[in-house]
Amino acid sequence: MTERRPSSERRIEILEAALTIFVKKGYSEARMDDIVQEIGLSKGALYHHFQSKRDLFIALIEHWMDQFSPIERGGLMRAKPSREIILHIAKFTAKLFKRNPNWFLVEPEIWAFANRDREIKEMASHLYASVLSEFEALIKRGIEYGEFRNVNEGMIAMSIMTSLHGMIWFALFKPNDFSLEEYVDLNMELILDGIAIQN
Amino acid sequence: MTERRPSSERRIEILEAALTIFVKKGYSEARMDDIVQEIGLSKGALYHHFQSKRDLFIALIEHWMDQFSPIERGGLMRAKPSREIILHIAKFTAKLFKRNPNWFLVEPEIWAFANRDREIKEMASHLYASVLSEFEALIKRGIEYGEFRNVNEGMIAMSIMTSLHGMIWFALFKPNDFSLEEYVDLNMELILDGIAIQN
DNA sequence: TATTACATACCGACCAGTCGGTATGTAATA
DNA sequence: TATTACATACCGACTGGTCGGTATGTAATA
Repeated sequence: MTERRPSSERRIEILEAALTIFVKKGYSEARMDDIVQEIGLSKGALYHHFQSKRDLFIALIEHWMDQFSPIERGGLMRAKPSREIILHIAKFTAKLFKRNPNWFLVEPEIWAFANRDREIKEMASHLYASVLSEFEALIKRGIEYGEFRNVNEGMIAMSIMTSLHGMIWFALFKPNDFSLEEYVDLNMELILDGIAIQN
Repeated sequence: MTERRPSSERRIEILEAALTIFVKKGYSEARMDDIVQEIGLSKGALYHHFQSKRDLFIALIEHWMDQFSPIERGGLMRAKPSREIILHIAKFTAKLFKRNPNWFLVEPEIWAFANRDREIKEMASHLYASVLSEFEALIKRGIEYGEFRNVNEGMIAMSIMTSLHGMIWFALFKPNDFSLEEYVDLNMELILDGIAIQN
């Protein structure tokens, strides 16, 4: 028997194993037994903590969303120009990605699932909407402070997000000519210079 | 019994049904019976034309790649500036997308599959490499003709491709604030203006 | 009449989820 | 400080439905 652990800890341990397996094999090909084996636990134990495979996946998404929300922006928001804040977020995201690519590599899996599951689609939509609105606010702020041209902030926000999503493609098909950091930097600068007031 | 058809026609019909089903349910959740039912055929017939589910998926990718290669660039390449050619390709891609989003919505499915299947990964890599090199050539040409700044053409090519991939996210989570065309236009202009020689 | 295009009935591996049970805590009561 | 009572964490053999794939037969076509 494995050592006992409080549910709160064990759940997280399972979620992390699930992330690994879901990324490696994809949701449908992932076996509950694979996940359990990853941490030397039993199937019974897994079903003690999670009701079903889908339930586990939903919990994983929630766990995953938690990882991104506290992208420390507290002190940042004050004095600095929007440009720098956005750049900082982008760099920070790239760093997160480097540290644990799996958090990003599940995304296509979530998309695929969202495509056939209302609840999960709504969860994802919700997350993306909040990310978008955060960028929107930053751009709006930049416009008001005479930093950016009078652009459509919603669309620029989407451009930023799509660029960051490009990292996923990057991780999947690793072009070896250049680095992830270069890619992120260049893309952000293209966007930010593009909407900056010329002088 | 369904009317008989020459294999070449029937194969395509099956591939199109498969595309619909694979997009709707995802590869793993898609049932061979679903595909067959879609066109009122029998399972035996399907297995007469394709050896296995995986084989069908590979054939689908090949069929899918054929849809994109002949993006009529014949006459275009001659006189016009690279900027216009790239814009044209982008607009054309957006048009293709509008006509049949499914061709794009399979992409995440292909990525997911590529992640656990060497052969499919190589197919996809090959396709993306050729798309990238096409854009690269256009940008290089633009640089040589004094149209663009001396940028890293490989990276810009990737930016362009990622932007176009953004359409997929767009289709999945349809933001209703603005149109696909606007999104593509804006993104392309950001990139192209960003690398243009200022004057 | 040989071949191709299809239909139908069937097989069996596979796997999410179940369930009877055990082991380890913990806290109230005697 | 035992003892009882209950709760939580965990085990793993088992099952029932599912679904990719096959075997076999038949009608159309060349």
